[in-house]
Amino acid sequence: MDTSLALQKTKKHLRESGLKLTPQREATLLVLLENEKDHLSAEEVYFLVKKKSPEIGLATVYRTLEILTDLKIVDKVSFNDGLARYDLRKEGAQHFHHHLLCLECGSIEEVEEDLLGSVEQIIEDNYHFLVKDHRLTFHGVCKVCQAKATE
Amino acid sequence: MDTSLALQKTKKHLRESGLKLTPQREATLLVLLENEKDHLSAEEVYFLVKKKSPEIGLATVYRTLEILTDLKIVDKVSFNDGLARYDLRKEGAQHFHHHLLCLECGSIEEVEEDLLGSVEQIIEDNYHFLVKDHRLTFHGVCKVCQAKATE
DNA sequence: GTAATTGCAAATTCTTTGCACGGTC
DNA sequence: GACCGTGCAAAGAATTTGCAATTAC
Repeated sequence: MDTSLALQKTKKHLRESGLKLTPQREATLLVLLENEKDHLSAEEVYFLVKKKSPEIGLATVYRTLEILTDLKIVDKVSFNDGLARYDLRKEGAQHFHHHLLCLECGSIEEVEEDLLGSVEQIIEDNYHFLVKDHRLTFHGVCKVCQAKATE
Repeated sequence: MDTSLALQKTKKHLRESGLKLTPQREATLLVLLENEKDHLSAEEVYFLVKKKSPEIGLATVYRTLEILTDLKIVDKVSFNDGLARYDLRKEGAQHFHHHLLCLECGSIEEVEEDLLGSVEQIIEDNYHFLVKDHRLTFHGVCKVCQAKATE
């Protein structure tokens, strides 16, 4: 939400890794903040950043997104459509949020609730696997498309 | 497990869609059955099929895997390494199984337990989303790598 | 027989890399 | 001035497509 706060935090984060907050990186982060609810591909980020900074190159966007992923500021996700999408990590979220992918219209809804606490416990207990993160996507039919189907 | 039964079922399945069971398709399916526990990429399937039928082309493997995915005989999954992997659907399984991806060694373990029943109920109730399938992968450290770390 | 299928090579799509130039402390 | 970062163009990797020849049913 607080854009300038997010920028400050990222700047600090970058510095700690010996990196700079360049205008290109700032513009990219702003685009991600402004489109928090979307799941933009690298190319989509590129086009949006280009509106602010027309001189930016696609390679820079890729490089920036990789850095932001390493810093765990964004998460790289893939919905089986063969291209990577980038999703801003919610401030202070303990766990990565989940997604509802509609098979009819392709929309993606986010689910912020944790829901997996007890499941992770089972995984750690029964499989002796140390859980660090997760990716959970439900495939199905969204509210809107269900309504359409019964028309 | 029962290979010839699986072949018969697939043949019927193909016929119902007006498709043929060619030697190439049979060889591809056999490779998937023989490597049920792996998560082969298209290229890996191609090399394994080539051992049986050296004349097969990579494009045919891609086309076959797409058909098998459409018929829901295999599931196409992606573990953020930028290439698609194909996972045989367990006979009679109500739900797609889950995965444990080790961030240290890259190994993938399968979890057959359902675990998501109550979570799906919450999604349907609270989000009015009709769940058809899911993809759940835990990222973390496997048993073996944990042991290595404490050496 | 005929519509489906194949192998090959070329084309596409997404992403990464090499490199010379520009900016920063 | 060393080093990081950039844009561009070329390279690379994964996947798809066009097409003439072949095959399953």
